[in-house]
Amino acid sequence: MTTRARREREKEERRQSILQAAHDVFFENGFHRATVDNVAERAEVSKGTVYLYFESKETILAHLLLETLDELIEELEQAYVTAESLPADEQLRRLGRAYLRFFKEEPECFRLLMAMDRGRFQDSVTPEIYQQVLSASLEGLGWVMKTIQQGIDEEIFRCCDVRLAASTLWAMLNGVLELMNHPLRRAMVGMEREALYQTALETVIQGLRSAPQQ
Amino acid sequence: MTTRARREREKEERRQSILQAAHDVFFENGFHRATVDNVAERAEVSKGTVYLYFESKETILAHLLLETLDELIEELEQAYVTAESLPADEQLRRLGRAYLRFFKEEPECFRLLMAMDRGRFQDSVTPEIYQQVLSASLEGLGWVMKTIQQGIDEEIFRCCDVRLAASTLWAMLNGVLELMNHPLRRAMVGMEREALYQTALETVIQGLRSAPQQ
DNA sequence: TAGTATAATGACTATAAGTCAGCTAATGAC
DNA sequence: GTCATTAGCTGACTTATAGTCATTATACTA
Repeated sequence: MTTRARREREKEERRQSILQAAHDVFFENGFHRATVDNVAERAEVSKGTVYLYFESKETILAHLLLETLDELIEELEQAYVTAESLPADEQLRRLGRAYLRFFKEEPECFRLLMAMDRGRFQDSVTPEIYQQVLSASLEGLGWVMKTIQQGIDEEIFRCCDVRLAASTLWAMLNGVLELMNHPLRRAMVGMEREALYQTALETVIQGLRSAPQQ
Repeated sequence: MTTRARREREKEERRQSILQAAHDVFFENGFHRATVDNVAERAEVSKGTVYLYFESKETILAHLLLETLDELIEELEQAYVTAESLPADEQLRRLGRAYLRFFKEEPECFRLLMAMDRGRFQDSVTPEIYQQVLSASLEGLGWVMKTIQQGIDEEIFRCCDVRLAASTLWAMLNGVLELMNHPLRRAMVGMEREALYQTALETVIQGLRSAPQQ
């Protein structure tokens, strides 16, 4: 029965085309300005069909972000693998720059990831997909942890808790990216985007090299 | 003509009572779940009256956040003045802890400040009030800059650009606070809130002590 | 070709922001 | 004290948009 298989494939194609339409619409005008009708129109289906494939506007976004996260994780893995023989601080620099490079392309995507992160969509999305987004970013964190561990082994870094250090680094870079993404505020602070990120990365790396206090 | 004055006062009182009601309603169930009808009901006025005093739901929030920011700036000033004679790194620690203390009370408030920061409300709020929020937080940044400058003068810190360093520190702490505010993600990372913040603060301070790279 | 199952539709409902024509009551001139 | 004026308040209404579901169309099978 080949029909079954074809149908399955067609269904998946439709799903993908809705996702693609959503990607365009969401990232063109921002998620909250985009309407599900817009998405339906772009995908050349009716609104009902959109809801046949996804349970809510937020769920569509969650799936988009999941795909993006997967790409990001790959990039991080790439960066890690390429830099594996370098000293850990340089490795960390590479990871950090890969992270920056990734989100410079689509700032809106970063913003939405952060928004989801903040739990803003927690009640309009199934726990499963929400979990998935969380564990995907945890996977990204894994590469940072690996690098920091290596730094500790090499006695380049002097922090006591790898997970703690990695989470902190990650969160701090997110904070800087957020500032960078805000044109008005950045103008007030009067900084170039790259300079801010660069400084943050170097400061944290230097911080990791030093002995922990407390 | 004493009537005029009294009227003015009454108007201001009503305005404040709407703000108070909005504070309660927004921070109880979260901004996006709260409705303007809820606010009106809580303030014991009609919805029309609310819109007589504020032009949009987001504007009410902006005014609330402005008041909060003013309090925060005072706290930071307090922390700065109290610690003025200490070495700059200890001063910075005090400032950082004051910042943490402030937002531990009302995480929802922090989240909303960040959301506004991100420009999510840019088109539902007059440029003036938006500007005000921005310059208020810039004022807070001032205390950090003062402290870092002092650290450079004392040769405790070795960064080249005060503004850059302060912005970075600020942004990074925001990133950590955001992570801390997310219960699910924090659970996955498996960290205590305080530990994360503490680590971030120490790491950055250590980073500032070290010579700049690049 | 008829019958069935699967997929798609769009008119409809629900909710919540924001508006405005009309109402109420305080004020002050006489 | 009375009444015209005005400032302030009201809530039914409009609009926008997420989400639903009875109906229709299409494709498959026998």
